[in-house]
Amino acid sequence: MGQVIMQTLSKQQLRTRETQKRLLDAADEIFVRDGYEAAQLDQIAARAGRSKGAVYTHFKSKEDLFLALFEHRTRFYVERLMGSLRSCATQKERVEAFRQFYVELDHDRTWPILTLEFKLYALRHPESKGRLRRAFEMSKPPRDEWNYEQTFGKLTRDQRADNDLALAALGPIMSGLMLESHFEPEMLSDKGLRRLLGRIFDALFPPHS
Amino acid sequence: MGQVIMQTLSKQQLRTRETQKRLLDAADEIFVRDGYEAAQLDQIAARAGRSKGAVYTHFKSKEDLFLALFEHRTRFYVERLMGSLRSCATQKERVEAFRQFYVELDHDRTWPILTLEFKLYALRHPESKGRLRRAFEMSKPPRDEWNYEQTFGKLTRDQRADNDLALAALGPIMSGLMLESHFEPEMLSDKGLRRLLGRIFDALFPPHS
Amino acid sequence: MGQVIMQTLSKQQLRTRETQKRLLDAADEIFVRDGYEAAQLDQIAARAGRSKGAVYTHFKSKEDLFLALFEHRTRFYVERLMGSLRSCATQKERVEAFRQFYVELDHDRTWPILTLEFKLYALRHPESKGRLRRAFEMSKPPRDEWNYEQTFGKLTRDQRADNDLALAALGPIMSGLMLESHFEPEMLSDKGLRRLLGRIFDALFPPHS
Amino acid sequence: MGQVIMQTLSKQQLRTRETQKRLLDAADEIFVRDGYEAAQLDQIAARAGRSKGAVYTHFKSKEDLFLALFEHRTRFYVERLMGSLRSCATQKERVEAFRQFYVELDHDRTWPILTLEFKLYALRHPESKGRLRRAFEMSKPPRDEWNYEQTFGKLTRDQRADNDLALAALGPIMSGLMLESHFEPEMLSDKGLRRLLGRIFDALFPPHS
DNA sequence: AATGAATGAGAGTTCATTCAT
DNA sequence: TATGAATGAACTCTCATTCAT
Repeated sequence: MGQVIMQTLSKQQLRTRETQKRLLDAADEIFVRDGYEAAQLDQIAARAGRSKGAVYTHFKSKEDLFLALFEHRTRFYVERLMGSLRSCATQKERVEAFRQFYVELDHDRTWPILTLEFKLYALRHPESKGRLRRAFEMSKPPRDEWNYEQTFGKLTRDQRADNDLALAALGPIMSGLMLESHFEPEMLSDKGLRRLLGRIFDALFPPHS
Repeated sequence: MGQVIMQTLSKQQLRTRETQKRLLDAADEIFVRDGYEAAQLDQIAARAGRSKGAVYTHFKSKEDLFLALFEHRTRFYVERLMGSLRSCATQKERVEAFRQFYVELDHDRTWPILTLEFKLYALRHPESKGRLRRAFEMSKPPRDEWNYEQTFGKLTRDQRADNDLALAALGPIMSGLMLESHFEPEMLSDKGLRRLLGRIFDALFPPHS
Repeated sequence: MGQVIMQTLSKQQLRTRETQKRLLDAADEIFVRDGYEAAQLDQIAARAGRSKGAVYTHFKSKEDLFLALFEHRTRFYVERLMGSLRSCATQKERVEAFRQFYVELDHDRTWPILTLEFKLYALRHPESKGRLRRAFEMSKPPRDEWNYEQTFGKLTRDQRADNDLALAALGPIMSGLMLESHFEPEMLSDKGLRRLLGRIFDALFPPHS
Repeated sequence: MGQVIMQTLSKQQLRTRETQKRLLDAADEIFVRDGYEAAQLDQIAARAGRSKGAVYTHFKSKEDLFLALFEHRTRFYVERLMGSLRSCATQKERVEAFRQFYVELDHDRTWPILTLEFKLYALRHPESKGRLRRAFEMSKPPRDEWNYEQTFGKLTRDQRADNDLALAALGPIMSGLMLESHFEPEMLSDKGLRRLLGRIFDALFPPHS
């Protein structure tokens, strides 16, 4: 009988999870395509194969869905990067993996735009500061997860400050460039972008012995 | 009497210009503060000391006001940069002036954000492609206005390609960083930003003999 | 085993009754607090310690719950009054008991408000006239239950008409005053109300020899 | 030219007034017919021959329209009563006019119901207490407007307290009875109501020498 | 040129009701 | 019997746009 109950529960739970996943995926598409304000819950629900009302079973509001999406995606990317770093043996490999991560972001051209959208949203909605701040923190993995020294080498205090600065700058630069690439598709092609990022990366993370 | 008429007309024209200027300034503030979609014509008009209807005397629609604003500001910034370059004697001075231009953008934190807003808008409104494309072109001064060779030195074809790439990337990088600076105010302080931009600038525009 | 089954059934029946009672009590609270339209089945269920769906196991709809509540409470009050009258020996006692009944209503300030709510509902939902009419009839005990003559004395036809009129008016007057007492709490205090009701009662039911 | 301007203004103002009057009248009908919650702005606007949006040009919200309606009607009825009292010479006439006022309320069966609706609303919306309280005060004309002594005669302190109590009770009683009359149309006919009100009035306002 | 009342097409949100479990 | 995810119709409120003045 315990089984029956568990099965019952998990069928419900499965449906719940499925719906949430569909909603988040649909939200991703629509928010990126139209922007937060112009995005219509209607269309998100439709794309998820659910009704408008279903959104409200899982999220408190449009804003809540938007923020939940940000948190979800942030968690995903951070875990991906950290996982990739963990699997590296040498410092050289680690830096290379790190570099790869950014360069490969252009396969998912969605994320940098969504990031812009979130930050513009945050800028304009100080009421939600708390939750947004928490999400931003989440996107910056703590020192020990980085294995800071093993990744970037032994740094003087000044070098370390510069390194942190560069770390904070990389994502935003990526977002800016990704957006621009839509308007300069020849110049900022995949290849162009990669080349550019390479140069910037090298300038920001010079090899320290 | 001809004079009287002319005076009358020019009084009207003055008023027209005055109103347009006020509306553009107000639009700048509000569009940056709230974003295109959330910005309300009402508030723009109010801030300009006019009523909602007045907007429609001078602009065809919300979009028209937005695009006119972009064109106006673009013209302003391009002229400022070109003027500054023209007044330079040596190549060194020219590069330095160019660098100054970007570094000083952070005095007007409004423009990089507005730029982002425009590009996101453009991304999402392919209908208006024509006018937007023209505005983007306007933001890229033609070769001869740059005095290309005198500014960047004699370049090989590859170097020139890299230089053009860097030229296209600078603004977007600036926008990304400026937006981020709102969330990392200590790290991306004015000083931090300038330092960072310096390093990036040097990497993208290495001195060519 | 028959016994076991019976016990099982009656356990279910007990649960059913328990749930219905809880739902009715919760409905009473919420409908009075918020009014029919603004009352939410959600909150009624929650207050009853059940979930929204449970309401539909016991009642056909929101309206059904509302009307069932009215019927239930009407039955309760009529029985209370009739019981109280039955236990009286003399006419004087009967009139006094009758008077007490109304005066004591202000202990349960809920019922007069619910009554208003029902009548306003009835006014606005002629579709449900049939059931509502039946409920109203239920609230007017038949002549023989009143022991009319023993309660009000021997009346001429005109006096009897006046008495019936007064009988019909008492409840509504009570409701109106009870509602008002929320806005004139000092003037229409318990004491004030009782005094007022006393005067009105005496005017409407003058002692007939 | 002053004239031209005045004419211009007043044409606008005329339209404004006209619209407000239409909206208030329509609101009166619909709020009474359906109750506050069930009333639809849609239908109010339609009945006023305006669009939904027009409501919001003149009133901040549904609640605002509702409260404005209450204030407007209250002012109207109080002025009517006061005016009628002012035109009376003797005390007898004054009391008679006062009595008439209540008895005649049943010509406008709308007002007592609206009053109920307002009070139920007030009960349930303590947030709006301030404005509602002010409206209720407005409905109780100050002593000197009543010409208290000339209307009710010279009263001892106790008599005066009773008189005030009766004054506060009259409206609510009226509302209760008017609502009930919809369900007992034969008994609480116009004639029955008038007869009943007469008896209650005499009981509450006994002639003081 | 400027006003602001009016329009009207939605937008997000709510909630009674249904139904698979 | 009871749950709660899902539906979908309906509602209030918003706001770019129009137009008489």
